[in-house]
Amino acid sequence: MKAAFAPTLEGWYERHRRDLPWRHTRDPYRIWLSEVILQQTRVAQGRPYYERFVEAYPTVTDLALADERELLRLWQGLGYYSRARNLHQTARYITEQLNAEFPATFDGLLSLKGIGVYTAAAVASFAFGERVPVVDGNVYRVLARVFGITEDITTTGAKKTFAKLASELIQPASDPATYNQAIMEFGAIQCTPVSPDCLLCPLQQSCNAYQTGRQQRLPVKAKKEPVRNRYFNYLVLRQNGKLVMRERTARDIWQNLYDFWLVETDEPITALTDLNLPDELAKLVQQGRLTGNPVPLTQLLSHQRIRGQFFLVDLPDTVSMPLPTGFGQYSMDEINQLPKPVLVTTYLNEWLG
DNA sequence: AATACGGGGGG
DNA sequence: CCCCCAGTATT
Repeated sequence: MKAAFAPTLEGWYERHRRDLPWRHTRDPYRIWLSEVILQQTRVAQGRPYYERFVEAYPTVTDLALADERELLRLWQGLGYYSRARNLHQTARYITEQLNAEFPATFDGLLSLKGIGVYTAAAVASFAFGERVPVVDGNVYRVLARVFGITEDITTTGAKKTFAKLASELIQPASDPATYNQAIMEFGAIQCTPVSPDCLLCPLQQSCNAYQTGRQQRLPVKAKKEPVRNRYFNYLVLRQNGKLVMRERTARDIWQNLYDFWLVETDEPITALTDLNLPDELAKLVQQGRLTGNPVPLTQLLSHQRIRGQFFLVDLPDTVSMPLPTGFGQYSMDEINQLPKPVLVTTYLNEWLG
């Protein structure tokens, strides 16, 4: 299967490749320039920038001598402006320290500022013909699908898996540069992130994802939802050994589990009086007394960090309890039978067990 | 290992 | 409108 992979891809490339300006040169400067512009950027957006840059700075020395403000102005709208600054810095370094001569190897290129593994491989292969695989987002996607790799591509382990596979796949290629172009172009045009054109795909028969109907699911990518901090301030009302609890019904975490009266805040609070309680409840609390210090407990979810704080308030047996809707009084035996968030269970076990 | 860096395209 | 996009440097 691996032996048939590269020839098929290259055949496809021959028929479908787009005519792009940086594909007409082997000048490492222009290839480098195009690759940096194309980092995190779609071809349609980057192309006019490439043409303007080549026009304004035809050689690495021209770029080295460029006025930084003018360079940044040309870059305007592309984003990630450190790319432009690194471009400038590296152009000066090459001009001044390397006699305007580009390093001709992957390792030499990798040592330059703004050139990482992907760009070093691209320039080494496209400009110098080095047999080193490019591994960009397109390649992750194509390989994940064709070989049915389900590793999360954002992990270090997966990066090694893909790099190793890519390295094996490029070995039999008759022309490493064309192979690299082919697999990236294939990812960009045929094996697209959304609605890949599987019905007309030359790899259909050998594609693991297509054969198992998983092309929409691959590659696996962890969502990078930022961890949200939430502060759950719980009022734990106790009377006659019973606790006031309710079932969580909102469209939120812990649906259908039981917890206490909850006051959620965006920032930590320290005192019981910081809890914004409805009048009825506040009156009730006034008749009782806070037992011990508030108990802080944290629970880490995949995308939320819940910082719980439990305020235990004991009420005299004599006061009657007009409870808010949905709340009830539960004995410890009953509570044991209720489904509860780990955070609540931990609190109960450690402080009320 | 996690985070910051920008803007555009697509559903 | 929100979701997605995946290279490099820095912490």
